[in-house]
Formats: sequence, structure tokens, C-alpha cells
Amino acid sequence: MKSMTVWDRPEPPPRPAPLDRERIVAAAVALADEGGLEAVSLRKVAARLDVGPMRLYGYISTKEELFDLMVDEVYAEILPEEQPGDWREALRGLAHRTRHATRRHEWLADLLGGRPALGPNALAVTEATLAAVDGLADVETVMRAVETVSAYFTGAIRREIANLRAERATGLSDRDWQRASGPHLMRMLATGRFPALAKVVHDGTEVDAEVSFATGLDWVLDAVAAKLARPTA
Amino acid sequence: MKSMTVWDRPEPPPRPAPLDRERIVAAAVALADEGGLEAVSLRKVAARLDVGPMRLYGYISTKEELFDLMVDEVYAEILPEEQPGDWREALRGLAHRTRHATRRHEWLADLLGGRPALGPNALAVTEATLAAVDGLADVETVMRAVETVSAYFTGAIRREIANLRAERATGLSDRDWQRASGPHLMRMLATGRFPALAKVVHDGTEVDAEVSFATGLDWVLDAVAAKLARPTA
DNA sequence: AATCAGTTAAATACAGTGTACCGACATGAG
DNA sequence: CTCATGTCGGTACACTGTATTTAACTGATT
Repeated sequence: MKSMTVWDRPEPPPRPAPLDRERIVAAAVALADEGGLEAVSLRKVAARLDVGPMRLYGYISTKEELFDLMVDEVYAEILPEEQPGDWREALRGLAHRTRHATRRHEWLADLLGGRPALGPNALAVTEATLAAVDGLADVETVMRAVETVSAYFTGAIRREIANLRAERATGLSDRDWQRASGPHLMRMLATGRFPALAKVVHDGTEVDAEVSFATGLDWVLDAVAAKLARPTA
Repeated sequence: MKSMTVWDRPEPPPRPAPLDRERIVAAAVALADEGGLEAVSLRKVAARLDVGPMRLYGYISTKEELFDLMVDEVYAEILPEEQPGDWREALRGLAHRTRHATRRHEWLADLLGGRPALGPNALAVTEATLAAVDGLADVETVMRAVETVSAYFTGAIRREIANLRAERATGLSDRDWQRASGPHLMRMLATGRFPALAKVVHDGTEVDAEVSFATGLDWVLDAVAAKLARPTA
């Protein structure tokens, strides 16, 4: 066999950095950020790590579990970094951070609320939230409060992303879209069977998504404030 | 050729009832009701109609479109059958009917809020809703009102179903589950890093899903009522 | 009436998916 | 040195959504 010096000896095949959940999840998140949730396949994740597809099953037991891990990864971005002033600020902050995280990772909208979030980061977020509202009323009332608020922002975020995608698909802004191309919709409105809807589409002005999110959120927070004051109601 | 009487002539092969969207959607809904959304494949839908898979593409152009049609089919069950007393009754009714429809068709939870609902039935529901709140305030405020309420119940329904599935998977009730088996969760709580969460899990009593849904809904409706009274706020 | 066009249905084909399984290889024991 | 053991990678299977090709039937035209 030909002898080689140290210098022309080929680099040992760059032993792929030892695999672990973190690297796998990071790759999956990157893939999803680029091409949406349906661009995440175990094969593509594995390929991005220069590894056979089956290797992943040493660290994950199913694709659903990978999704759960991805969600929890993003919950790290949702964790408040500093103690909130009061419960209201805590809940408002949680809502807005969740929204912003979803804008950074649109695929989160598809997963939000789909399964209970029990990863360590999600638990930390829950803990921080509960700590901020602890003692304001009896446990039941407090729970109802945070669940109501989070039901609101979960639903609102989802709708916002859904609309954003619809706009993107037609290349038109939400309002213009309805009156211009929405081929089906315009025909429907033209039938005269939906006068109230037609009026809204006609009269409504375009509202910034963030302010409409914030407005609805404030309403809900007002409601919660009233109930926290009078826990029996 | 052997002659046959009318009686022993074999039934003509039951020409599969002429295909149309309705039959396709009905089959898909049935499949989803039985085995969840992921049990719906174009091949299985086609098989249930005794038809080759490709036939479907004459009536549907993609699987997503089929999902949209399924959603709209269910919106027919959500349509109010009689004029509501006032706007509050209208919104509350809409929320509850959506919830009940989702309990009949659990897969709806996976689709709710995922894309804008623009089918005829969904539009009819929207129309009825807008008609019930029309004139209570300026268009913007009214829109914010119905969007806030529907964000709430969308999110709440999704979470309810998510929890229900989690319970079902472990065979335990929500609360018992947390303290009993949730292998991960209990270990986490035991670390003492989540005192507020631990307190809630420990002190909280099990609350009926329907009443917690209704309670949160009433809170949100209260908030909306306040804003509709003073549209400028 | 026979042929052909054109439309419709069917079958085949392809590129992918999640994951079960199995055979090779490395490592440690006797 | 041999053998057992257990880990790791690849192959394989059953299935997905959909494009495309082939077959069959219908209706019109010579």
C-alpha cells in the first residue's frame, strides 16, 4: 500500500457532530421556517444532518414527537425575560410574545393549541404566567382567566396567519382581495343573499393586524380584570 | 344464448350512483368521523364510492379543497335555525353550535381557523352573525366584536379537543392524569421548579368542559357588551 | 352504417412519506 | 482468537397525493 505523509492523508471523514435531540430539532425548525410544516420530513431532516433517516429514531420515537419538540423549542422564545409589572402586563406580554414567535415561525400557527404543550419550556412559560396571577383570586377563577386569555390569542393568531397566507396566495391585500378577485366570493356577494356581509366588505377599512389583535386582547383583559375583582361573578 | 326470464336476469351491475361533490364530501366526512382526519385519503374516499382514485379529480382539484368542502359541510350544522333574540344570544349560540359540531366531528378541531372559511354555508353563518350585530356600533367596532368572540371560541374548542384526546390516549381523566402517570410532568413538578403550576395541579378541582367554555364565553361577551355600548373605547 | 373525434373513465406510474426490520460491524468477554 | 452482544445504517414495505398514459364509450359526420 502506498505510504502517505500526514499531510496528504485525507481528512478523516468529518464525523458528523454527535447527534442529539437539539441538533435534530434545530434542523427541523430550520426546514419548517424555510418551507412550512409540510416541508419537514424525517428524510429531509436527516439529510440536513448528513445522516440516514433511521438514525433519528434513536432520539425521537415518532414524527409527532418531533413536532412537539419543535413547539417547545419555540416556547423558549416566548419565555418572559424579566418579571412583569402586574398580572395584566404578564398576560399581555405572553400574548404578544406568542404572536411574534408565530410570525417568526409561521408553522407554529398550525400546531398552536393542537396538543397540550408539556415540554420544559412550555411548562416554564405556564409557570411564569401562573406565578403572575397567583393569589388574585381562587384557583378556579384564576385558571379560567388565563385559559380565556390564551384561548383568545391562540384563536386570533391562527386566524391572522390564515388570512396572511390567503393574501399571499393571491398576491392581494385582504380587503382588496375580497372585492377584486375572490371569484367565488364576489359572485356570492353579488347574489344579494348576504347583505350584511356585503356591507362590511364594502364599508370596512383595512385595519392593521397588530392593532386589531391588541384591541381584542385588551377587551378580553378588561373582562378578566372585572372577574378577578369579583371572583364570585 | 340461453334465454332468461325477467326474474332470474341478474341485476345490472349497480352502476355507482353518479358521482358528485356531495357524495364525495359525505364519504370523506364519514371517514373522518370514524378514524380522524388522517384516515381520510383520496384512495379510501374513492374506494368507499367504488370508484378509482383519479375519478375524484374531476370534482375536486386537490386534497386541501376537499378539506375545505368538508368544513363547509359542517357549517351547515352550525347555521342557526331561528332568528336569535339579540346579538348576545346570536354570538353565544354560534359559539355553542360550533362547539357541538366539533364534538360530533372531532376532526373539525384540526381545521378550525386553519384557513379562511368561504364556502356557502360558512358565508351564510357569517351573514347571520353579522346581521345580528348590525347597527350596534360602527363597522370597525362590530367587526372587532365578532372577531374577538370567534377567536375565543375557536381557541377554546381546539384546546378542549386537544385535552380530550390526551386524556383518551392515557385512559385517565385530565386531572388524574397529570398527577398519576404523566411521567414527564410529574418528574418536572417534583423538581420544585414550578411551584405555581404544582399548586394549581394540586388544588385545582376538575371542571366540566362545557361550563368552563360557557364561563369564559360569558366573560368575553361581557367585555364585548361594554365596548358596543361605548364604541369609542 | 361506418368511421372518426372527442370526451370520459380507468389504470399505470412516479416521487415521496413514516417507519419496521434485518444484516453488518464494532466492542467486550472468555 | 473466538464468540456473543448490542448498536447503527441501509434496505424494504405499505401507503400517500397526483401526472400521465391508455382504454372505452358517445355522438356526430360522411
